[in-house]
Amino acid sequence: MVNRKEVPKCDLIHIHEGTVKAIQGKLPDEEILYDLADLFRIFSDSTRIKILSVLLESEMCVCDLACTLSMSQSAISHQLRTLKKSKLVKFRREGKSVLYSLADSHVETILSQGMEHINE
Amino acid sequence: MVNRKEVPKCDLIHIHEGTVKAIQGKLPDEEILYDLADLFRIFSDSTRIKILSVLLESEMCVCDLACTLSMSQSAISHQLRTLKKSKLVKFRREGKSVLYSLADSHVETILSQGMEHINE
DNA sequence: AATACATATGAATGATTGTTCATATGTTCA
DNA sequence: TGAACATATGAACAATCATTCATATGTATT
Repeated sequence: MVNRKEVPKCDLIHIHEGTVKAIQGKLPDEEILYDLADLFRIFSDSTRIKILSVLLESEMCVCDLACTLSMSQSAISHQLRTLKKSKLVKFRREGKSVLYSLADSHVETILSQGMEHINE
Repeated sequence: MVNRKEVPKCDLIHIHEGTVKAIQGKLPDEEILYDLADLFRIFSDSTRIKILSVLLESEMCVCDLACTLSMSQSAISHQLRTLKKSKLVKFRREGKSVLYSLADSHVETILSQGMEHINE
């Protein structure tokens, strides 16, 4: 019989408790896992994916992004705000326009790995 | 003045229309971008991220996953269903248990790229 | 066959989120 | 300074989704 004193939420334990604890010890901190989920949530919307795909090709202002994607300026701006918050895009002002571009190369890697997965 | 006949949804065009069209031509098909967003939506929930992180370490049955993550069997099972649908995990029966494991190596790459991004 | 164990699933609910609409902020040019 | 342009933002609404609860399905053991 397995000692279940220290893992009370599980009725049945196949691996022994030591193994459960070893794996729990190997897991990244819960906070990091939340941050990871938050990051991927940014990629989980098709509008944001489209914006990132466009920026992969070229720096662009809000209006042209809206134009290219046939969406409202407001919708694009709201999504750019989200992308800014998570540091996936950066921006610079140029006259009346604000030009957005990708913040770092992880975006490309993450997108291309996703592509590889769905192409299987 | 820029000819705006063919891109009617945009009031102002800074790049010329040809460039907009060139970029639109370079973008992956809209369907693929939707699939990409759908894939990343799977990674956007902390429960699923936790499950994937555990499976990165070891194949495991539903009950032990629930135990390791201190969550209900039902919640874990529902999420495994989602993960199965998107082919991120595979499974095999062994007696009464069903053992889950990662389906391919993209999961690890995607997770580690995400980690790199948030560690900057 | 009956019981206990392990997992799966349908319905319901609370919470989150993307878009729209209206409007505010910031910039340029006359 | 005023007008037009470009972007940002707050509130509201519709839609999506993760969990819970109850229960069904599938497997092993006696």
